[in-house]
Amino acid sequence: MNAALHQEPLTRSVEDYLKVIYRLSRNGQTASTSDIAQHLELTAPSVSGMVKRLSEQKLLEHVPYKGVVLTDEGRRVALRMLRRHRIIEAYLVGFLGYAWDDVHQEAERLEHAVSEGLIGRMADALGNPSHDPHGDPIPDADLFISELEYTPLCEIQPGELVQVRRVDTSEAERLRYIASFGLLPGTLVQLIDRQPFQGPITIRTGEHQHVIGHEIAMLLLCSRAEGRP
Amino acid sequence: MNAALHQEPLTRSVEDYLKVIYRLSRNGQTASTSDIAQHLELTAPSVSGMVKRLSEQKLLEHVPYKGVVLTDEGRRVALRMLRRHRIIEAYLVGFLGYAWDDVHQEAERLEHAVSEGLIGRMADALGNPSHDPHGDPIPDADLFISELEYTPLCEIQPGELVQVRRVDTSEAERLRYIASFGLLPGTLVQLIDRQPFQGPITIRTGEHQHVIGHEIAMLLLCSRAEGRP
DNA sequence: TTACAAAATTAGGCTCGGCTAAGTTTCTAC
DNA sequence: GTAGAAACTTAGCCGAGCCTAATTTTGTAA
Repeated sequence: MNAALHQEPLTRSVEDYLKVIYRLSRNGQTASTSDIAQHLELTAPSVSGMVKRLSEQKLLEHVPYKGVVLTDEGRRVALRMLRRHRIIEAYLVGFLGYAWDDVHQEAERLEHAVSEGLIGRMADALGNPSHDPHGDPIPDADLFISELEYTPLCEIQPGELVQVRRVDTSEAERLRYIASFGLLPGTLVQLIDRQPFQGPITIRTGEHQHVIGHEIAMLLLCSRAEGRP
Repeated sequence: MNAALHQEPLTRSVEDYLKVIYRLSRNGQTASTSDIAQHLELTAPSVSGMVKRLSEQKLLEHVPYKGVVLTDEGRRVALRMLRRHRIIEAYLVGFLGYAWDDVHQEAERLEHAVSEGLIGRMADALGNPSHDPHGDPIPDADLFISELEYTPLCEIQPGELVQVRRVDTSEAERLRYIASFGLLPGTLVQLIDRQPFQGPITIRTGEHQHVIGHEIAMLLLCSRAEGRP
């Protein structure tokens, strides 16, 4: 009721800042200037400047030398972008023949240009999905998002049977590599062996057995599964 | 082969200027500063400034106090935008349930954000159409466009049988009004009566007879038709 | 032809969102 | 506790793209 009052349209830059800050502070931490700068590929002074402006617009709160946290309004914007991004990704994969490793860039630009109405139509066409092709949860039209806690594959004990739920990267090369093992969200995986010191991890999916590195295993967020692989 | 060399990404503003200049100079005229300003809803000095920059970028040629004409490169950009805009409109109407009077705004923003690849996929999904929902020709992937000369309905003689080919407006209200008479591209229309001094025009489409004003009749671009209404 | 109006440009200023260089503050290690 | 490193902010600059006000050029009409 009171959220739609001040509607100066936000710039692409502002939307990108808020998205990154949301991601960095999701775990309850504050987001640091240098982290924001790194993720946006900007210099720290640029971030300092923008943070000041966003703080004046009441989109975030800034404690100098400490970090920033989004306000409710800022979080709302970030969640709107998240919803747009993920629905666009799902739509491109579902209706326009895109591969899951190929949608990120496209969505990254489109999310700033689509209207709320178009997002609604895409979501309807998809049957209002709760997750995008990478398993990331999609905020609903009221921006409610259900972030479940999953366990990275690299922390699963040998013998355990798990289901891949999310693949936590948007890098095309990694996504392609992961897809080449069939490790899409939904896949059942049994952990066979795990070497110490970030060592290789042996898994079984269906008939096949694979050895993957620690770095990749970190990206595969899993839940304990019932049933057989 | 040699067109893809200098690829500084163009800004949204630049793309909009080139689109408008293309439209204004399509008839072989030069585009005037004030016409450009009016169509972009900017002031004349703003246009003067941008024209200088575009001229330095070799996207157009400017004769001070006379007007501007696009270079081949500038025309290429404009045609690319035209293709994007019209394919997006066709896709929104064809696949996402948009009404033809409702797609312009959406396309106006999306055209700056879509990749060439996405446009190709949309075009493929549509079967590479030659015209958009308003009957406007869509440049093909090589940016070839076939602009046929049509006659506005207001210049048709009584008794003549014509076919509506293009509806030359993007204003939603006018489009809805025109659609309410069923005057979509493809419709056969017989001209019954035409009053002088920009007076009303009586037409018959199928069983129905309508009287429309001169202003609307100007927007209905027609070709002489064979067959019966 | 000349005077005035219309059109276009130049001058100068503003915001946004980047940058580098130069301080400040905070953290860490001894 | 203090020195140095790391993180952050401030100062000051820049270009894009808009603006208003002032000036110049062009077109027109007496």
